[in-house]
Amino acid sequence: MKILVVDDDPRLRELVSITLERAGYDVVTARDGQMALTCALREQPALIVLDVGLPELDGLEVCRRLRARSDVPILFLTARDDEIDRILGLELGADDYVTKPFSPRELVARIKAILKRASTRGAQAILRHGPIELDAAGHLVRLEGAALTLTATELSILRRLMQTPKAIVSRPQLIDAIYGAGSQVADRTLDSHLRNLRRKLGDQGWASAIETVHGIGLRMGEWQG
Amino acid sequence: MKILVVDDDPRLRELVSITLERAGYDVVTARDGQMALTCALREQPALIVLDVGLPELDGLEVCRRLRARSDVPILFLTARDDEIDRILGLELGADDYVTKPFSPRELVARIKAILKRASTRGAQAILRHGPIELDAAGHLVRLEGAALTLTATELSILRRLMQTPKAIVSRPQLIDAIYGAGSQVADRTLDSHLRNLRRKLGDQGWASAIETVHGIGLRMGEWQG
DNA sequence: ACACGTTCTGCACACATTCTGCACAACTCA
DNA sequence: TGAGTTGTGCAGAATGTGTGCAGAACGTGT
Repeated sequence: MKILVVDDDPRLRELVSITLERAGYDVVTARDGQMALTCALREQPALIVLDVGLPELDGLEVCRRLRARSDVPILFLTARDDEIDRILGLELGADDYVTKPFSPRELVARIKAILKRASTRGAQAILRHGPIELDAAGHLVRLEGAALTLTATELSILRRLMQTPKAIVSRPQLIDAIYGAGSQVADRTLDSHLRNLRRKLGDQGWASAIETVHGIGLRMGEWQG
Repeated sequence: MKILVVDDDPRLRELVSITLERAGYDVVTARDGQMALTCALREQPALIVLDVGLPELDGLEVCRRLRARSDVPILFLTARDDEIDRILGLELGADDYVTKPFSPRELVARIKAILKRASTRGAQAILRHGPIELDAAGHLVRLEGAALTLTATELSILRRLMQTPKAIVSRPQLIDAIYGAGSQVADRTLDSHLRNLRRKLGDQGWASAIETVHGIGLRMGEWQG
């Protein structure tokens, strides 16, 4: 089980790493936000321990960007009480947080708890809609069994739509799901990605699986077996 | 918003009570497990703050018994690290826990977070009227199970009517519900949308679900099963 | 460090749907 | 019957969406 630890303080990285390794996890570390993002996407850790107070790209921002592409559980480390409000205030989908200083034992206990929750939740990691299968963990999409190569953005769109089959997702909602809440991206951009996504589905004749509902949003249509 | 605080230590009860009252909650307290159970059932608190280390009936046992009767959110207070393992180990449906000593600020932050979660979970967003189902969040309307595609305006009308089934809604009220109070829209416009809406329902034979009450307004009629 | 291919972004424009409300017909109630 | 209210056909206005295209940003391998 791989865990990514992100902190700018080398001593703390060391402390956490040793604690987690002793508890039987594989640990990889990153020292800043940018590195964390890259690493998270490449290593696909089962969980991320993320310091809030990083220089430049702070923990909250890292979380926001990650959430656009992944549902990986995140445990925040916070130094100050007032950071707690910010974590809880924003709806970032943090799974838990631990305040410094913390006991190694508590850290491990919380991580176990999160992973346990995640494993029961994630049992249903494969979304299905007619002939389209999406394995969120493996970034793998199959259409009538044949693997499909989607870009990261296309995958985000498809995942968001498949999460709520038949329900209409508004364009702002979709943009939030792709880029994180509060991002500013042109509507035409979304259209471009939609076009590419539809083309890839359409090559196999399923472009119409993604329906446009004029003035409201998009949805995975009722499936006609 | 009522919160039940359970702890055998009077000073801690006092501390937590004052903290929560200052944060705007109504607080009731209990000093042991038995009292907590009685109180929880009688007072119906929105949340319970529960010490794990109670004499006789301990917190975990109280939680277990409560869960049989209620889904009330529970926040555990734990004194020792090793209690954490027990909370997490058992699948008690605890919503969160805080280790002593804790800062009042953190306690309040966690409580807010739990209540927020609970409120979104409990929001029943699906309106039903005979064979018509309306899920506002997903812009999803079903008629006898089949998805119906409504425009934004049509959906607003239907939602307003379904919010108060059988009650008559005047045209000005409807227009306010669609466009916001104080808007200037012609009555004929509303009629146009009503026509379209009825046509979409009528395709399935349920146009008469929306009744006109001459000179007064419109309503979702008495449902004849 | 560099060049290359891929992906992302967003503009300009064409096209489609929806909104709005007029003129007039049909209806309701007294 | 007649005054007021509601329903319908229709069409221009307003708004939303799809497509071709091109430069920017990014990642990869040399």
